[in-house]
Amino acid sequence: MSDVAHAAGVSTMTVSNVLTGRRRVSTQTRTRVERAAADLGYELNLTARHLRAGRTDTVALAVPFFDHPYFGELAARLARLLAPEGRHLVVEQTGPSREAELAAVTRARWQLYDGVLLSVVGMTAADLDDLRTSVPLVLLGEQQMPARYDHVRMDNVGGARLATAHLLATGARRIAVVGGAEPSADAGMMPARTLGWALAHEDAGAAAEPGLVVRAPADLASGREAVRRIVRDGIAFDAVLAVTDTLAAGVLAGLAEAGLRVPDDVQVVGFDNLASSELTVPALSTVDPGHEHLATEALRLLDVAVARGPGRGADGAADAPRHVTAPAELVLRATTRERRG
Amino acid sequence: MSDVAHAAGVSTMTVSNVLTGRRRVSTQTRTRVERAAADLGYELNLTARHLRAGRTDTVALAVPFFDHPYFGELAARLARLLAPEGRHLVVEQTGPSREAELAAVTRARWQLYDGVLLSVVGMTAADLDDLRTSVPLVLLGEQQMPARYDHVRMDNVGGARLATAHLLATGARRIAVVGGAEPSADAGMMPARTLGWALAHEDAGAAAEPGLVVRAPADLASGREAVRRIVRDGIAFDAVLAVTDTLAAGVLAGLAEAGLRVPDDVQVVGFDNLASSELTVPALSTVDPGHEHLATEALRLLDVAVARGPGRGADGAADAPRHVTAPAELVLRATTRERRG
DNA sequence: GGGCAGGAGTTTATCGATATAATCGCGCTG
DNA sequence: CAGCGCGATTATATCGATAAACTCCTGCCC
Repeated sequence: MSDVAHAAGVSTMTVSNVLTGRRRVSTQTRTRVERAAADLGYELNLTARHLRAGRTDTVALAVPFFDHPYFGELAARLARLLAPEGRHLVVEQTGPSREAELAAVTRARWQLYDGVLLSVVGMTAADLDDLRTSVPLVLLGEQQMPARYDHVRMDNVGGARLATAHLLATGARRIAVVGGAEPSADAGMMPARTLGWALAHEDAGAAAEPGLVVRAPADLASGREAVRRIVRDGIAFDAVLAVTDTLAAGVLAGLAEAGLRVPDDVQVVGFDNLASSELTVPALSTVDPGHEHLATEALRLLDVAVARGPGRGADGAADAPRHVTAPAELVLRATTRERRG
Repeated sequence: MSDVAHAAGVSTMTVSNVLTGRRRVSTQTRTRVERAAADLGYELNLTARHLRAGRTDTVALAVPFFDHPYFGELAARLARLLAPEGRHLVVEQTGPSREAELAAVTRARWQLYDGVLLSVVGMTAADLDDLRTSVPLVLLGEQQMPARYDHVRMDNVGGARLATAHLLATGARRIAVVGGAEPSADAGMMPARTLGWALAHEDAGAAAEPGLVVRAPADLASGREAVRRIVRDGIAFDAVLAVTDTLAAGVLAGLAEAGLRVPDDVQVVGFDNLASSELTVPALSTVDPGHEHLATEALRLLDVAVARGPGRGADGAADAPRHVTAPAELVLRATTRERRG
């Protein structure tokens, strides 16, 4: 910067003022400085600016996996919201296991950003309780989180309940939950969605049979595998609630393999409303967890946290953290039948 | 840091030495310092370190879209390769249009990283020619790039040729190219893959009919739309080469909609070998563009560029840039028939 | 003409860590 | 016992930008 200043015959401070536009500079010197900067191919050093000014105009999204479409879509949505304000999003990976996630979270890397949106999957509330960081933090969580963080969550229970209710209303009687778990409101995404399934049965006065809860890791191959298992075990079912769209895609593959027609023999509903779910065969009915709402709210909370300054994230003296739940919505496509009556 | 130093009764330099382990420190002082740091909840400031030491142990991957599975998978692969060395990957989005991509590229943001892997899509060689940056840069490109950059590319022409050859060998006679374009080796991904299609026909002494080149943007909905269009226009075809797996997924949906059986009536081959392609119905045959090879080579080139120091990226004095082409490979699944004989 | 307002530009200190050179002890040797 | 070597520790300068205070100057009002 001093080179540019020298070339333009001014002080570095003036160069800084020209480049950031923070203070008035006469048109004359401004053009001189701009010319000098262009001639020298000068580029502002963002690291130095960050150190001095404390601002990076960059928000990080920390996700457990890079290669899950859900996170890609989330990142794209956030980037689209930040771009008009001249801010940037970078995506970091926390790690595929709970241990890795924990290790990543402990890292000091987050100081590099104005704020961090942490998408939590494997970590428990207890893990997060230990977490100390001075960086403004907003959790994007599936589950219940320690109260002292700002937190935006999707309505897992409500969404699954909605979907299951629709299946029941269309005549389904034996609804398998692929990716299910022990029903619980605050033990993670799978238990929560399973709870929604159970509650919908209760609402309808129907029995939620535990034998229809099919455990499966949330990846592509498992959905197909789960169907194979149900069929092999001779368990009767006329509908599937897949706890993620990814699992649902596998389920559709498995059903096709087994010669079962969708939605005539078996109805299927997913959860997440991924972009790709519109193009499964048949097009997947699914639960939209309020993506847009979730993204805007997360950024709004983060902005507030950033505005009230860093270093207050962890200590009790900070303002009361906000908790927001995005409303889930049912998206009906071709893997479900029409509601009767 | 000086707080910690004070608490431990040593100088800041000693604290630094303890924390980085760069120099010997007596066990006694080391434990004192570690205790003090822990007590105060001290965290090293990476921004300051970066400014002084010039190293961040962070590599950026800049992609045009966050929400395309191809990039997610690429990021995951790179992160997996970097993790064991204690280095980090962050993903940035350059932008959805050529203009946005160009603007992002011009930004000074890249100084924040030790090096940048730039995944180029919309930009032309001419755009890149203007690009000045002092940061070590490796291009991950579909197409021909200015020679002065290190560059890892996939074999678009060869891969499409391979796939088309297989279709011809299994008896296909009218192979539509969905996402096709004017054949050309250096005008982008679509023209290159279309060229491979044309060359395979030439190899087999068959005619590559221009009427079978179906233009389509590379998104999910377009594949289905393309099939609708071909069918509506009454164009005869017995196979589809989709230039991306994403398009292929749409094509499968379109074929199902049209009542055409795969692979009996129409064979389909994609390109990219996305993880999700294994689970289409039927499972997609596709071209693997040498993902793993591509990722390792890109990092190897970047490491060399980083090692020979920054600031040499753009000027002619640097070592000769390397260009690597990853070998494409055909992955046969259920959307193609067996080769005859 | 004195004084004051305010625009344009400069000086100085600082953000937090680290490379480098200097310093301090202390044991050992000729 | 002077002097040397060497490991441990410290003082200082520095990375590059910017906030804040300060100087200078012009114009204008009373």
